[in-house]
Amino acid sequence: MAKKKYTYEYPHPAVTTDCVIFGFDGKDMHVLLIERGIEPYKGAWALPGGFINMDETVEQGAMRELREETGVKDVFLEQLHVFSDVKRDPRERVITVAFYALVRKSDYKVIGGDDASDADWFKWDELPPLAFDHAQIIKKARERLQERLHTTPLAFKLLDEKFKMSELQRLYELINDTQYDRRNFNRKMMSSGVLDFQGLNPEPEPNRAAQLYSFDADSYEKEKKKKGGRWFPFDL
Amino acid sequence: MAKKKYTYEYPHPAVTTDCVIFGFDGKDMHVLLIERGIEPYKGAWALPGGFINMDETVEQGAMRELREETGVKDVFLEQLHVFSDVKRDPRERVITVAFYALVRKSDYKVIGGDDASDADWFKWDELPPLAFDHAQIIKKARERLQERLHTTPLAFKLLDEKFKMSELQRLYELINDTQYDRRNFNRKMMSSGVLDFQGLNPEPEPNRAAQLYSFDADSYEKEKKKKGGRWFPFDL
DNA sequence: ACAAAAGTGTTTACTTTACACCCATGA
DNA sequence: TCATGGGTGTAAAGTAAACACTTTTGT
Repeated sequence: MAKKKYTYEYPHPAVTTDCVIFGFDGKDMHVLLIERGIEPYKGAWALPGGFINMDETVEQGAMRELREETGVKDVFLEQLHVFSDVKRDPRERVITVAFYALVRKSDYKVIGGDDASDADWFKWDELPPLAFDHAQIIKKARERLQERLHTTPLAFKLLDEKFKMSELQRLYELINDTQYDRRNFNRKMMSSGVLDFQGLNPEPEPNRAAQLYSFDADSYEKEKKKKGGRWFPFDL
Repeated sequence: MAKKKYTYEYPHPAVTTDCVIFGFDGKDMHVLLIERGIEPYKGAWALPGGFINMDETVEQGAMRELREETGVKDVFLEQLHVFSDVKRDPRERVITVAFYALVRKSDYKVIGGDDASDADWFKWDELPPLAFDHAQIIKKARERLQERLHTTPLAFKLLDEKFKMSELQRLYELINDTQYDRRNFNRKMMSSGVLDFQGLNPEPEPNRAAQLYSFDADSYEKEKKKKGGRWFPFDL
């Protein structure tokens, strides 16, 4: 054991970050978990995360741990909530700043890093038992995702560059746990003016080829400004 | 100076809470600030807050500091954001968990506690120079307040038990920085079904007596359930 | 041929917006 | 009597919701 050498006048908690990484594959929503290589909860699945360094913000710490443990980088990352139950970690007083991140799952088919013994995607309704209070953190992240979907074009961070309208609809239905009429959904999305047509899907499929679209961030910003900064094109 | 006696194997940041307390008096929105009695920023105005104890959550710490420094208690308190710039406090590495709170300003006309040399309300557009990054925290709190107003019946935490429709409208206009038509606003609020009529305002005024209303939390919960858990009656 | 997913319009109901005059009270 | 804030309705425009048949392609 290393020598204890950092001393303070008053007790300080340890501060960690944890990341709920959502990935969508066109069909199901997944969460990226790592298998813990050390005690406590050795062998259990957990959210990627770890202790912050003294020369980085919590955002920087979260991104660093994410990269180290799962190889995920350059993603949309947003603060979720601070979890600070006094006994949430059996080792010492640990306060965690939870984040959530949105990635294109297809970008991270191969995953794993140096700290974690293993990392893998799990369907968000078929999660294994989780270490610490991580189940609670994921629950909160799902709620937040739903809230934010109404006010921000989050969905496109989860989809590939070009996507089918049916994938976008599926995503909205998953996150909001509801169903939409295909024709109404399509019309509403198109009327927002932020989707660019990208031609027919060249992939052969056992049915009619779907039209592909991409999200136009510039048009989105323009439209948002036009409507006075508050615009909810995705409130379905 | 007390002896430094808390020792850790790795460096730990200090963790504080800070509270943005909004108070509405029927006319203007205010923020509650304390005058710092100690260095750094001695004599400057700051948000109430302080270091957390090892046996309390950040929520408990925030409520404790609030009570100690301003006498404010039993209020709606919600996590806002973690501010963790490496140099945000000149003394040592301090990470702060910011909260915002909503109170009826009339409940806290007299304020002040033991830690702070003074505490006072300031109109939110006429704030004095602030300690640390507290101006930034207040900015974020205002944004959050605006976002949440659309999805939660926050407004009623700021109003007295019985309120005039014009006060409610004024509050919405302040928070959203916009103007509404009196008749349309009135109709929309009433159609939500969560306002109880409470008779005419008995206070003598130099004009026609206004009708008073109260917020009916039970009806709100019922209506919310009826509409499938997602209902935005206050999205104006 | 059939199974599977995709494309496409219209009608009706509801919601939102714009807009102006009279009323009650205290000074 | 006047200044101030409060009460109230309607018409037009826009948005949302409900609804079904045809097309394409691979097996």
